[in-house]
Amino acid sequence: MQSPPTPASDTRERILDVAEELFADRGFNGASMRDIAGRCGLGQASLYNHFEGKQGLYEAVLDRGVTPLLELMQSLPNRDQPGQVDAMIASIMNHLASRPRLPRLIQHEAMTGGDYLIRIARSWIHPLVEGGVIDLKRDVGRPWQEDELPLVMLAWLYMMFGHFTMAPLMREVLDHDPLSPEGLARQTRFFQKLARLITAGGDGTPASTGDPHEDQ
Amino acid sequence: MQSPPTPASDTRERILDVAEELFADRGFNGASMRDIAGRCGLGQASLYNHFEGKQGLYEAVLDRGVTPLLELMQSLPNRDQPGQVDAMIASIMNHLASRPRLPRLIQHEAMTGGDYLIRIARSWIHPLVEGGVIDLKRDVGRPWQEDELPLVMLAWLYMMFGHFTMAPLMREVLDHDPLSPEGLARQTRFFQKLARLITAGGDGTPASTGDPHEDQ
Amino acid sequence: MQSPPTPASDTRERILDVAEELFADRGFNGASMRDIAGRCGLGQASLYNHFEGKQGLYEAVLDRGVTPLLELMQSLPNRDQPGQVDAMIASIMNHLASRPRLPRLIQHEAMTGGDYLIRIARSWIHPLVEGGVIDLKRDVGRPWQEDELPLVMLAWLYMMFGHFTMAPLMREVLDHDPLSPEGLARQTRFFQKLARLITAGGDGTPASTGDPHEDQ
Amino acid sequence: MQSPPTPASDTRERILDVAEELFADRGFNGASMRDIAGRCGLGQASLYNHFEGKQGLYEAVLDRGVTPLLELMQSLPNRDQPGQVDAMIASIMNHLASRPRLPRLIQHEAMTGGDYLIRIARSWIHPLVEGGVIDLKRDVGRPWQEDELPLVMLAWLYMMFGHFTMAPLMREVLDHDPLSPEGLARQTRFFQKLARLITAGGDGTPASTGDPHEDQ
DNA sequence: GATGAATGAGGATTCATTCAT
DNA sequence: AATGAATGAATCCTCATTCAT
Repeated sequence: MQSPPTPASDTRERILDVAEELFADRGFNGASMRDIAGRCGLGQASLYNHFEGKQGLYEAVLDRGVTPLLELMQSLPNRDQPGQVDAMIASIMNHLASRPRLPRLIQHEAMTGGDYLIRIARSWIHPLVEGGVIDLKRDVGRPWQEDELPLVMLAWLYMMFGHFTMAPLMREVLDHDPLSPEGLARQTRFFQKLARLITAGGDGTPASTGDPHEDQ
Repeated sequence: MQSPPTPASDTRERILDVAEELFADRGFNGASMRDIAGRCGLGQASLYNHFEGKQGLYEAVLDRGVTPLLELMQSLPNRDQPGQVDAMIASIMNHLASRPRLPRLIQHEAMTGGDYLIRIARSWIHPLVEGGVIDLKRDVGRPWQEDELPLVMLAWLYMMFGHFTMAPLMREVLDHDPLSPEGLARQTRFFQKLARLITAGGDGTPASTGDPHEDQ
Repeated sequence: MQSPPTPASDTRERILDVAEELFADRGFNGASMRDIAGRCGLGQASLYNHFEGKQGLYEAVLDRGVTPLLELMQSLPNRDQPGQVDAMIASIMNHLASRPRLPRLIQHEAMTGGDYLIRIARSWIHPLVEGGVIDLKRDVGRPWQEDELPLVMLAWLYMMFGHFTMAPLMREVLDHDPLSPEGLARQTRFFQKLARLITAGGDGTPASTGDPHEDQ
Repeated sequence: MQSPPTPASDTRERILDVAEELFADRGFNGASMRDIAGRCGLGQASLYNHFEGKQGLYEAVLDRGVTPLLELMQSLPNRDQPGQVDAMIASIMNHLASRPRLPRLIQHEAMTGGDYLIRIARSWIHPLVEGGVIDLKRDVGRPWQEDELPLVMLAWLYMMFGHFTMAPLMREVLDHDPLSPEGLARQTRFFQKLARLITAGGDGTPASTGDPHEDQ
């Protein structure tokens, strides 16, 4: 297709892109190696020059998506300024906006009890949820008791992921696209307002750096 | 409902049970007619005596699960008592607790942009979200403006569904089962407390009938 | 193909026949399920209604061939009459003549160190060779010491098998077919004469029931 | 033979070694170019710098093995001394012992009716068996009539080959390795003793140069 | 209503081979 | 001489479905 025969590991990235899309849209079982290869302009057999097999490709896709997300979430609590929560929310939303299929990938895997997530989630969800990673006690803690904080964190996770995982349905059902720039900005603002309520007597005044695109 | 439980529809129900489990666990493409038949103690061919085919069986499973959920949600706003929100939350949680695979079924379908959900969601999500079905304006409305109410509703939907759809993963990762009676009761109490915060300056006092099992 | 749709497990036997032929001719890896199905007048998928897979079919073919051979060899020493050895040789040769592909099957398996043979050979070769099954001590023993008897037995095994396994080559190279009735009769007579030499001072006089076709 | 062992033909020889092993272990169809290349520490494509293709490599392996065997067998009858048979047996056994996979290669090919062997066997087996190559009439002939001599020769071929082709199985089943130095020496002694019986009323006294390692 | 058997289509993967580098 | 990448064909096997019994 291209005049210069694709500069080496470019193909690998192209495969990952296509696979990410199909795995997110149809799940592991619904995406076929034939379709993935076809959309890459490759023969099926060529995929095996770059990945060990379907499972290997799948895990490579997950790795490429999950690793940056993990790094982002681990880097978050370092921001110890006022407006921390607003910035965190914007940061996460922007990250997911730039990889809008990632939540679907993770959700697929989570629902099937896939081994991959279980393997890495122990080092991800557990600290996140148990309060070790994000020290919300000062900001969030007032209305919540210590043992409720994991539920707060999961609720945030579910809300944010839900916005992305349900987007294909909502796009059809509502009169706007949740993943359009406007939809994302609106949702980010909503989450920031919500955060003020959840973390106690907020009043709805935006704190500081909540611009939905500052972080990408 | 029937006085003598016909063996005929008994088989049908057994198939639906098994299919619901497998479709929820593995999605439409990951569940095979062979596995479904096998777990029913039937030959593959027998499934076709009860359903039109895989798609038909799938939609029957969805129908059986979605219809009562819709009815429940449409019946909710009729409860116009104080403590309405607590009771609504308990009611929904109890319903889902009795059909814990239903959120996974719906989520699978929502993520793949399946036609089925789109078809029925127009009559479900739309009113729910647009404020026609649940008149939250009085209870919920104070901190929220009219056009934010859909986002509030969806946030609730995502949080509640998330608790069930993520359960297979969290069961492995956390140190408790989110779908155990204790896990569900805890989560229900959490949601009720959260509702008080979201719907304005609640103080955490349980309003009235929040028992997680009253409705089942 | 047939007007009456093949009486049940007739198909299974037909598959075994075809598979035996192809496995013997080409080995496990050289025989394809497609070819087997094709020669049966079946689609590939149909084979899996009767056998677990290629390996299962292969082992069924081996079982069907090896079991009667084992039974024959275990029944041999019961013949405790004069002319025992001649009759034994004729008996084995006739058995193999009726299943001329069996030695090739076994030889293929033996050369690849296949698990199947190793599994069953422990109960077959070992006693045969260690003198437990066939008590040749009286007949054969004179020129041979006790610890040489296993080698005698194996030599017989190799000679007899060789006649059948090398037949496809020899048929092309020699001017007669080793597996034709005449070829088999001639070979049987040769083996009987040879036996008299090996078991000591025979003179070549045929002892008794050496007719190559009496046993089949 | 070459003074500086060219790295070029070194690679070629290494490929031949590996291919011989895999072809012998698994047959032509069971050995893959990938495995051969892998065990050589080469990429698949590199094999094609040295051989025309799989078939070419296969025939090169056969050639390298069969040619010396043919030469050995043609050189045998020149030894016209007493004890000729003992020496011949030791010579053949020693040759095969130094290339223990050769009989398996030949047997694979013989059983599948491969063209290669048929092509060369006409000039090999035929004379061998028809008495042209090895003039056994004087030594062997006494108890055997002229037209039985081919069968005698083939019996020897089958016994000797069998010892090597069945070794992978027997190694697992018996309590010793037929191809170990002791196993080979024992088998050679056995064959020599057997020869004395077959060629008429021998008494077991070793004639002359039967040392199993003199020839290698 | 239940099912064994059959099947065309499609599943993932491996095959031997080629070619530009 | 070596190879990474590509590939069409073929591998074994599973899929959902049908149909006669």
